[in-house]
Amino acid sequence: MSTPAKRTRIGGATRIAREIGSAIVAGRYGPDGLMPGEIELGRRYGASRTVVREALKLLSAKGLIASRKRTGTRARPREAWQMLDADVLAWRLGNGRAEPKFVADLMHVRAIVEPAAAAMAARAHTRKTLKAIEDAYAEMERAADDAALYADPDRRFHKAILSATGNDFMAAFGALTEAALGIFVRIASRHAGAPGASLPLHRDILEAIRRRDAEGAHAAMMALLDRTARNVQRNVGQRNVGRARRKA
Amino acid sequence: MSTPAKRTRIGGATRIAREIGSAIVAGRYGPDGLMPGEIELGRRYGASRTVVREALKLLSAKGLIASRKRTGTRARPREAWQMLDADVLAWRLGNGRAEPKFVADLMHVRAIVEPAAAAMAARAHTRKTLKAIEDAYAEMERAADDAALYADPDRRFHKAILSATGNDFMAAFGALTEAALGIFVRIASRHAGAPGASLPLHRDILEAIRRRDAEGAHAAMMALLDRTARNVQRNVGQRNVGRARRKA
DNA sequence: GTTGTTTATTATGTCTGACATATCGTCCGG
DNA sequence: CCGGACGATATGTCAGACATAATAAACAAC
Repeated sequence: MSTPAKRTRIGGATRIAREIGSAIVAGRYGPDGLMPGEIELGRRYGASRTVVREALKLLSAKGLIASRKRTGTRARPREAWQMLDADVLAWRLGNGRAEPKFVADLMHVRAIVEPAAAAMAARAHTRKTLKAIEDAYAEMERAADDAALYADPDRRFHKAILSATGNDFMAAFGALTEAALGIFVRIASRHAGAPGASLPLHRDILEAIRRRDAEGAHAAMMALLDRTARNVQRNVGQRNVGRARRKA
Repeated sequence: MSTPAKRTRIGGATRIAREIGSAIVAGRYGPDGLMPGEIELGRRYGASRTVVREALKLLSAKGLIASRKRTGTRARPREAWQMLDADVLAWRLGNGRAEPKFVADLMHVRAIVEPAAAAMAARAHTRKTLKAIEDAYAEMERAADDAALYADPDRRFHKAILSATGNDFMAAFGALTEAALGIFVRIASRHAGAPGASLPLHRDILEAIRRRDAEGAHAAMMALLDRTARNVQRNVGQRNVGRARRKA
C-alpha cells in the first residue's frame, strides 16, 4: 500500500513477484476486477516496466494471473493456483497468520501423502536414500533439546522419506511438508516445549522403513501426523484468528 | 538445431518457454553445463532478448532453470522441477513417447491420491459438487461408444471428484489426472476398443460417493485405477511397474 | 430508434540500444 | 606460493519506441 517509491530503488523481479503474489493470495486482487497496469505497478514498486513484466511472468507461471491484450491483467481464481508451489505456499502462510482452513487442508493432504510415502520408501529405499533418513534422524536426536536446531533435521527427515520413494512426483510434495513444518516452528516458538517429544514416533518410522515393513511405516507415519495435527489444531484454534470461526 | 530463425518471426514468450522447457525435460540441457546466453537464445528462437528473458522467467518459476550473474543460466536438477505443474507434465510426455518409469510413477501417485480423494468427496460433497460428478458421468454414458467423445467427460469426472473434496490442495492434482488421461487417450486411439468398458467402475465410484460411503468410494476408485494401470502397463511397455498395492 | 460499420483509445506485447552489477579468470606483485 | 587488482562477460535494469488486439465511442444506414 503506502510504500511507493521512497527508498525502494533496488528493484528485483523476484521481490516484486513476492509482493504482488502475496497481495493476490491475501485477496487484495480478485478475479473480478483488473489489476493496475504495468506502468502503474512500476511506479508503485519502484521499477521499470521491463522488471514488472518479468515479475508478472513469474506469477503467470504459477497460475496466479493471466493477461490479455487490451483488457489488462487480472488475478486468476484459486483453482488455477499452483497450490504445491513453494512460493505460493510461503506467500499464503507468510503474510499474517495462517487461516485455520488452510492449516487443516494442509494437514489432511499430508495425512494422505506421507504415510503412503513412508510405505513406498520402506519398499524402495536404497543404501543411499536410507542413509539420508538415518542421518537426519541422528541429528534430530542430538538437537532434541533445542527447538531452533530441531526444525531443520526434522524437515530433512520428511523430505528424505519422500526422496527414498524413488518416485519423482513424491519428491514434489516436499514443499507441502516444508510449509507445514514452518507452521509448526512458529507454534513451537511460542510454547517453548520440549521439541524432542515426537522423537520416538520418528524413530518408529525410521525402523519400520529400515526393516522394509511397509505397513508398519505407514502406520507409524500416520501416528506422527495424528499427533502433530492435534498439536497444531489446538494451538491454532486457541491463538490467532477470531474470524471465520463461525463456519464448520 | 533445425534452422531456427527462418519463418519463426512470430516470437512469443510462451512459445519459447515451451520449446526450451521441452528441451530441458528431454535432457538436452543438463544441470552440468550452461545453457546458451540470452542473446544466443534470442537468435536461435527468433526473438529479442526481452522476450527470451520473459520466457526464462516462466521456466524459472517452474523450477526448471536458475540464473546467476556472470555465470549464466543452467538447468536445475529434476528434484527442483514443479512436477505437478500442468506445463511441465505436458512437456515431459509431449515430446516423444512417455517413458515407462514416468508412466509408472504417475499411476502410482494416482493410486495414492485419487482413492483418498474419492473418500473425502464422499464425506464432503455438496449438492453442487455432486452434480458436477453426476453430469460428467452422464455424458460418459452417452459417449460410451465414441472414444473421442469419451475422453473429455472422463477427465471432468475425475477433476470433479477432486473438487468435491473441498480441499484446495486436492484440486491441484488435477494436472496429474489430466496427464494420465492424456496417455490413456493415446493408447486407446491405437487399440480402438470399446471405451465404455470402464463405465461400470465409474458408476460404482459415483454411487458410493452419492451415498456418502467413504470406504466404498475408496475401494471403487482403487479398482478403477488398478484396471487402468494394468491396461496402460500392458500397452506401454514391458516391465512390471507399480505393484498393485492391495490394501491400505 | 435500432443496427451495423468505422474509428479512436488503451494496455499488453515486442524490439532496440544502452548502462549497471556481480563474478570468474588472469595477471602481477609480494 | 599466495593474495589482491583488474578486465572480460553474462545477467540485471532501464528508457523510449512501435506493434497488436480488443474494447468503446462515434457514426452511418436502414
